[in-house]
Amino acid sequence: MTPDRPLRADAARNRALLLAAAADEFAEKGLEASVADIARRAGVGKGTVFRHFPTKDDLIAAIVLDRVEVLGALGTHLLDAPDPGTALLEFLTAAAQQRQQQDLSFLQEAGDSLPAIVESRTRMYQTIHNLVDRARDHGAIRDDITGTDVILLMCAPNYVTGYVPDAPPDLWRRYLALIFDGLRPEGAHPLPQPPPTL
Amino acid sequence: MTPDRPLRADAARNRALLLAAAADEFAEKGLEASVADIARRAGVGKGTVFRHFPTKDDLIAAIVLDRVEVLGALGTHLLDAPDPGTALLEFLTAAAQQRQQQDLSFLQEAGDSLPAIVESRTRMYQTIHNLVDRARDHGAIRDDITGTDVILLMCAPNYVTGYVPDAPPDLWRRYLALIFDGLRPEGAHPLPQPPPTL
DNA sequence: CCATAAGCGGACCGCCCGGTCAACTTGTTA
DNA sequence: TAACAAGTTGACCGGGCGGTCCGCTTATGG
Repeated sequence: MTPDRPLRADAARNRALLLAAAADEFAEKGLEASVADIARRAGVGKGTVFRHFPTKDDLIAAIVLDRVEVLGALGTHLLDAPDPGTALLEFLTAAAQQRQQQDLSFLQEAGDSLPAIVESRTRMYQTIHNLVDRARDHGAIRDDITGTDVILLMCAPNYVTGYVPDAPPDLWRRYLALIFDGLRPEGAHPLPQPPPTL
Repeated sequence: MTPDRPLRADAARNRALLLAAAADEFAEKGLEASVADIARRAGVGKGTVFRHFPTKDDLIAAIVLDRVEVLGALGTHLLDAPDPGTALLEFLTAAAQQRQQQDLSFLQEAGDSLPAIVESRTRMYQTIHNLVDRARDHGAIRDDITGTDVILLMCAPNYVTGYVPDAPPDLWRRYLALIFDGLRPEGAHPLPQPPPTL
């Protein structure tokens, strides 16, 4: 599989150009950004796009894979931080920051078929579970919260600020803090539903 | 404006059929549900759709208006409830329930041009502000939370459960409870950003 | 019950999209 | 530097979309 002879120099450059242009274009126009526009933005012909990525979905998958890997690496690194509570908060902060700079959340579901993505994402999810377990053991968050809970809530701060036109760029911090307060042991009320699994 | 001669009986029936079919179709397929499919589902010709709603956006606007009105009426009613804290929670529960039954959140931005919608929505937002003020005065939620905060957080429970495949239908209640715990006075930490305005 | 206008339907239009392809250009390697 | 494979390009294709239009049907009021 993937004999992977190295790309020609110009081809490699074009591929990188394309990935960046596509990310920008998707961030600006959403899922319906057209392949033609992406090609124009990257300064290449439309045919070149399809040479590198057989379908539009493949292009999306490549972008998603990049981002998941970055986040996963950060999470792994934070597993060694001294304070488990702040480590978790830092991870959530970084995730929100990544999304604030470029909101590509609507691309997530695209890569569910590509094994490389589900694998990388699974690894990242496992890391989050570890971060959460550490924080819980340390008493930084309440007992009835699971890693899955945190995975789900992770994206909420950016989501809610999306409804504010011309929101200050750091507004998501307000809602991350608010939600994180809900995760703390103090003042916790019993939850009406069991946690889900992914 | 709108001389509004009453609709012929069959036309009124078709209009209602169309609205229901469109809501179902959008809920199933998202924004890109086609007008042709909506017409088929309602059992009418495509031309009939455009007779009632000059553009697809007008159709969307009509749906959105309906839902906003329903929610606004409920909020107004809850202003008279005895306990302000549970009144607010009940409102949030109802909003989440509406969205759980049929997620049409992606249609929201469509009606921003239609004055009737922004007016109705503004009224509903004002009601939420009143509900929140009452709850805050009563000590049910922390001092640094505004009505706008609640408006933004309102949709988060459904949003986060959207990431769970085959989620139990009441899972949103878990996250509503969790977020609501973050709004409570107990264990509140200072928030890093001022509240936004809409 | 009939005349009439309100309502209906679906073929049709132009547009834009994702994807293909064959002619052309260019990096690579011996 | 020559020869070839790798890469590029944009015209082109089929299809689906929102929206139009006009001949037909039908509810309605006198």
